[in-house]
Amino acid sequence: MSVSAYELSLQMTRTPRLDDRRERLLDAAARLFREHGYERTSVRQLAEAVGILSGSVFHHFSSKEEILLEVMRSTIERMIARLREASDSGAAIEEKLFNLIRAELELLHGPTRDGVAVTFFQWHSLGQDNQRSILSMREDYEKIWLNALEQARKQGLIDTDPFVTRRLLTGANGWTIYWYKADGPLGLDALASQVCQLMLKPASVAESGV
Amino acid sequence: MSVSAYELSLQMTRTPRLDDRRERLLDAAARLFREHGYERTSVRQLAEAVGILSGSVFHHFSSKEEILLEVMRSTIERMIARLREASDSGAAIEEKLFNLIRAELELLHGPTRDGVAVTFFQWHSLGQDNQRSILSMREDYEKIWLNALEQARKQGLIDTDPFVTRRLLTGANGWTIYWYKADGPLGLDALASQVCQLMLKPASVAESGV
DNA sequence: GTCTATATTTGGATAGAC
DNA sequence: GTCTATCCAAATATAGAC
Repeated sequence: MSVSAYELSLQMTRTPRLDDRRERLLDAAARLFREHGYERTSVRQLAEAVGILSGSVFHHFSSKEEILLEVMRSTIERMIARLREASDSGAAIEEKLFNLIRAELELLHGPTRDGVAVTFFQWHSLGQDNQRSILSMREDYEKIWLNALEQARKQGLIDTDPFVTRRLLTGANGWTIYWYKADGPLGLDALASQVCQLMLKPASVAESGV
Repeated sequence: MSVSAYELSLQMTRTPRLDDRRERLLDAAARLFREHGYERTSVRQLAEAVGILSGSVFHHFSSKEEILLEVMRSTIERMIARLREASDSGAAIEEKLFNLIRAELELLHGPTRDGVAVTFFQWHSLGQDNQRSILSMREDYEKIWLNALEQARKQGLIDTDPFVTRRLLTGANGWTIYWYKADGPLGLDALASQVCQLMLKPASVAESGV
C-alpha cells in the first residue's frame, strides 16, 4: 500500500507542524524584537518564549541575525502580497490609493504588525550585506506604490513628486506604530481617511467618500 | 591683586574649554549613536573618538545611558528654541507653518542633525523612567506645533485633526533622515515646500509662494 | 530536536596610581 | 582628568550526550 489519502491528509496537517518550532520562534522573535528591539532581545529570552533553552535555538537558525533576516524576508513577502491585492482591487485611482493606504496601515496594525514594524524600523540591526538584500526585496513593494502614485499624478489627483510623496508617506504611516492604537477611538478606516485627506487634493477626497 | 580683566577674559574663553571634553564626548556620542545606534556603540569606541580611554569616560558621565540622556536633553532644548523662533517669525499662518516645517527639516539635516536624529528615533534605548522624562520634555516642542495647527484649522487652512496631522507630519519629517540628502538635487526649501503642499489645501499653498 | 555544559568575546563599570 | 588593570555580567555560539 502506498500513501493513502488519510496519510496524505495527516502529512498535510503535520508538515506545517514539523516547522512549528521554527514558526513559533519567528513569531516570538518578531514580537520581542518589536517590543524591545533586536539588540535588547537575547537568544535566551527568545528561547524561553517558546519553551526551549538557548542552545536549541541554533538548531533552527545558524545565528541570531539570521532570525531577524528571516522575520523580515517572510514579512516582506506578505507585505507585497497584501499590497498587490489592494492595488488590483479598485478601478478608480482614488479608491486604489485609499485601498493601498489602508492596506499598509492594516499591515502595521493587524495580526502581522510585529514583523512589519520590525521590517520598517530595524533594518539597521542587520549587517551591510543583509541590509542590502532586504532593501532590494522591499523594492518590489515600493514599485507598487510608485506606479499608483505616478498614475495619480498624471490624473491630477496629486501635484507632488511621486517619489518624494511616497517617502513622506512611508514615514507618516510607519510612525503610526508609535502612537496609533487600533483599539482606540480612531478606527483604522478613519485614520486611512485622514491620511488620504492629507495626500489628495480636496475635490478627490470628497469623491473617495469614506 | 584680584582678578584682572585679562584673567577674566581668559577665564571666559577657557571656561567652555574646561567642559570641552564633555562637549566633545556628547558630540561624538550623537554622531556614533546616529550612525550605528546606541547599543552598537561601545563606550570604548566613544572614548577612542575623543582620544581617551574607556575608563576616563566615566569621569564625565556616571553611565552610558546618562550620555544618551544628555544628548537628548540638550538637543530638545535646541529644538524648542529653534521652533519658537520659527513660530514667532511670520504673521500669516501659511508662512508660519512653512517656517515650522522648514525649521524641523533644518534641525534634522543641519549641524544639529546627529542629536536630533537620535532624539527622534532612539528613545526606546532609554530605561522607562528616562524615557518618560524625555517624553515630557518633548511636550513643549509638540505644544508649539499643536498651537499652530489648531490655528491653521480654525482658519480653514487644513481640514484634518491637528493632533493626527502632527503625528503624521512627525513621521514624514523624521523619516527624511533615511533618504533625503541635504547635498543632493532637492534643496531643503524645495523639500519643505513639498511637505507643505501635502499638508495644506492647494489654494493656500499657492499663496505661500516658495 | 532538546539539553547540559561550556568556550569565547565583549561590554559596562570600578579602584587606585599618577 | 586620564591611565592601567581588572572585575563582573551577559551574550552568542558550539560540542556532544540523550
